[in-house]
Amino acid sequence: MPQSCFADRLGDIADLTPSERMALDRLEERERLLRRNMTLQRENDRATEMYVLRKGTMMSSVLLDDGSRQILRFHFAGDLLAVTNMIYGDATETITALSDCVVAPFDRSVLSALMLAQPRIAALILIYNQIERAALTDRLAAIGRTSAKARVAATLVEIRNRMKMLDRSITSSFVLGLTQEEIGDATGLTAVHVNRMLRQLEEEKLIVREAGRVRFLDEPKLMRAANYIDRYADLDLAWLPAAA
Amino acid sequence: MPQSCFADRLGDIADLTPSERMALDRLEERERLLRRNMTLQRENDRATEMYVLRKGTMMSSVLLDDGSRQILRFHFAGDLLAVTNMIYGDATETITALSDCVVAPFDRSVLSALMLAQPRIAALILIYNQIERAALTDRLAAIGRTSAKARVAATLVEIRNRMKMLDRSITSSFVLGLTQEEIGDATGLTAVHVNRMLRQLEEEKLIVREAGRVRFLDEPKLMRAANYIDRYADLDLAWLPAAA
DNA sequence: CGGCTGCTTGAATAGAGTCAATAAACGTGG
DNA sequence: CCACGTTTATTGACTCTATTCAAGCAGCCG
Repeated sequence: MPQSCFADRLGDIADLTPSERMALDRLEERERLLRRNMTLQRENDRATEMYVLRKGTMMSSVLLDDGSRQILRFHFAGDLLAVTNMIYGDATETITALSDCVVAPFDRSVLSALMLAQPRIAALILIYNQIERAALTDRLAAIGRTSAKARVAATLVEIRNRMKMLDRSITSSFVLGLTQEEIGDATGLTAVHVNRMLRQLEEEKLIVREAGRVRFLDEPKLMRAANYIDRYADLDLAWLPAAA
Repeated sequence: MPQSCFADRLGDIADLTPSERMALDRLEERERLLRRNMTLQRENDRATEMYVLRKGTMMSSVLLDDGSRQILRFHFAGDLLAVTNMIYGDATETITALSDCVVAPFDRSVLSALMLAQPRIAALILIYNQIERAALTDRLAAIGRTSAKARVAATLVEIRNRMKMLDRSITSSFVLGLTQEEIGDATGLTAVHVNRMLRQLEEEKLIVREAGRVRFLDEPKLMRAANYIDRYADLDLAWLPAAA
């Protein structure tokens, strides 16, 4: 079994002791493969497992009763999935693979035992919760108060930034891996309008689209248009006690 | 000093030991009064304190660069405020009093020490994080994919439900305590349009407005119009270890 | 090769925003 | 307790952004 992806993620913000690493390995003892478009869990289904995403890109979404879909969040390697299963018996979100993926399932009791035995890990999990919370409120503000163009731009920037965190070789050109309908469901727009906004971003020479890839032509201007804040940056964790 | 509001809140979902209660009391040793419209912290200001809201109603919001505002969340007694200050040096949100309030400030180092010393409290905090996360994603979906009328209705229902949790005597009639502009900033609408939606809800006999109060006339129908899910209900916490 | 699925574009429509003017409620100081 | 100024609510007319509907096209996979 390769080393724990989640431990790598936590390692980004704090040094882990060997015993902490060993404890984290227990979350990723099993593996499950998912092909693109397969669902890991469906909203309202009974669910008591949680997952570490080891490889690939996924998304969480909800369906509304008029049939429309809202994408809540995109997930990348090292992310914890389905954390709300810890507190609800039924899944609150549908989780779907956007590419071929590998996930490591574990029961919620394993996580609770881990948190009680390793309080420093509990603190690190809380930290990631807060990063996610900030990212989520940014998206809330974007959908509530910014233009369609800004929302589409923000989605492009967010995906690129998160990919870049996992693979430093990615710079201004990358494979988006989303259909226009998926961008629409993430931004609260229709696929048709997403198409028009992408064209507009292209006409304004902020991006080019080339065979499934997106290239940022004028990154500073795009960032301004997107109004995007990287919540994984500028953490201030001086208070976190060092590894024992 | 009266007992800890935050301990009361955690006590809703788990029995606390005397030693846990004592540890929680340390968060609320100091008090600060706020009048309506006073701000507790401003976005981007340096901030290393967090707060327990002991009394009153508050809100978190962000300002966008075109001057518009998005309200992220309403806060009620027992809520932890400014939790993201734990991980960022600068405040991510502006926090404002919607009524006269009492808050208890504490330094983030106090919370981190508490979590490391009392892992079960860390778990309970994580649980509330997840409740908040679910509520936040509900709002994301509402703003992204539901009609103006549904969003306004959802805001009314949410406020009523949270007030009811603190005061069981509140039923179908309550003091909303929000201007139409505030409802608009929470739902991503203009104050003018909020006004029209309220009138429509009134014409459809779902609510009546009477001197600053709102009364629900047809709660089942309103709930359906609002598409609202109470994330404080239906928790499944069997895995949580009992008090030691 | 045929059948999807996803992309593109135009035309018409609808939902929410903007602007503006008035009325009502509230708060403060005299 | 009243007068005045400010904030909040209300309503109409008009505009604009994004949706809907529709049609055609391109690429991909079996």
